[in-house]
Amino acid sequence: MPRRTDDAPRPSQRAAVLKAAMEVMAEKGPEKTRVQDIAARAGMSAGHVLYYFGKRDRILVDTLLESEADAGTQRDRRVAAAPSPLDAVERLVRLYLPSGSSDLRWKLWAQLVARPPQDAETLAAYDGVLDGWTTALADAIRAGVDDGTFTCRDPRTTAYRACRLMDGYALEVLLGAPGRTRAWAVSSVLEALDDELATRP
Amino acid sequence: MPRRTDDAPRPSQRAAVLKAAMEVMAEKGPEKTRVQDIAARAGMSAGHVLYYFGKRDRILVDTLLESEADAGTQRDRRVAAAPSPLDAVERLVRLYLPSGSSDLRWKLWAQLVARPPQDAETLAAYDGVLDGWTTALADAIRAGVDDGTFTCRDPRTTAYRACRLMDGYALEVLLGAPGRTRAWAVSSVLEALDDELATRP
DNA sequence: CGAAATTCTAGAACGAAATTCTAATCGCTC
DNA sequence: GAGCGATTAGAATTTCGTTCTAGAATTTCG
Repeated sequence: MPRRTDDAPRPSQRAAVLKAAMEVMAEKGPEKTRVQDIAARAGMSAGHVLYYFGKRDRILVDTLLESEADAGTQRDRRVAAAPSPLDAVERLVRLYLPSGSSDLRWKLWAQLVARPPQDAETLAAYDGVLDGWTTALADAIRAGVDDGTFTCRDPRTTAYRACRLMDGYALEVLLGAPGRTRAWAVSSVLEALDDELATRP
Repeated sequence: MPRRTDDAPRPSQRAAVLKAAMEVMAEKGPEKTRVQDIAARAGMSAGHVLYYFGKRDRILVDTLLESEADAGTQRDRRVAAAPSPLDAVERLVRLYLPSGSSDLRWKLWAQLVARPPQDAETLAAYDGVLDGWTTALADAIRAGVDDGTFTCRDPRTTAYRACRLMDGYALEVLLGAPGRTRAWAVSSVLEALDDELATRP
């Protein structure tokens, strides 16, 4: 019984499973989603889903990566269409932060931080995702500096820190304490960035 | 069969379980720790452990709270002994950040963010813990401002943001990508705080 | 003091889920 | 059209958390 580990001959069945996984997880949350649920949604058996992915965790990782790829595309599109660097930064913040305490992308991150896969390949993929956001934000900041809108000595570092700051706020939103809403996080982060980047007399 | 939900008549058996839990979890990580393991360490049956805690998640929460209580005590002691505000801040950063990718306190947080208990009591406890750190850091910053060491308009806000920034760095350390070590996190955060607080001509 | 109620405790039983195994079935190639 | 690897469903296995059962210990209070 061949159990595939590489993904060379993947017949897009894989993609179908991922789609199903994304749907179900969006509905009931990744932590409550059983392999069975995904299989049912994709119209196949649970054993068969595992035939493709090997273990449940792999489905989570791949779903996160897919979900981040989507988010990245959206991000690049929306940022490119921003009328100003200030707008671009604002859009980035809004796109980065979770939509609420049950945001799929962030809940997936939470799952994977709780049970981190240690293989180099996955870690590298994570790194790429994170880097995409940092770079996008750094570019926007740089544009604002050239523009005169912002003041910033080292856009890359500032962007990296801003992403970490957003991670922290995202955590709070995920935790779901009263008052720690998306709106609160967005405005807190924007305020912090304003303090950091504002050109003051 | 009475199943206790309140904790009024807890005969310190509870404390013994928590101690066992902390030990085992420190050894193999909270996510790999079975109720059975904790019971074995505490010299009792698995069913009996659940008799006290109701569900495994509760053990995690209580272990985290215990672990944070310890950390809080340590924190207040070490900060009180700091020779200067600058030192106090530095100590706080070192104490807050994870000791590595398998830091128990942080791994417990990761577990609980992945599967957040929604009862108000637990959320309130979390809030208290977080507030302890923010307050400690704010106090240190304030002392530094009075001192002339730091410049800061709003110490409380700065402290809060610094905690969120540290959360973000902590996440990276937990994820365990190469290079994202505790040492890296500590120096990155200290640098960020220096940029934020430094009194410049 | 002693009986009734309550609390503890171990261990078996149960249930839910992931993972693995078994046996077909399909879609090719030669 | 026989053969062979890739797919597939579904059953069996395993691992755990949780619940249940039956006593033992302890406390309460008449």
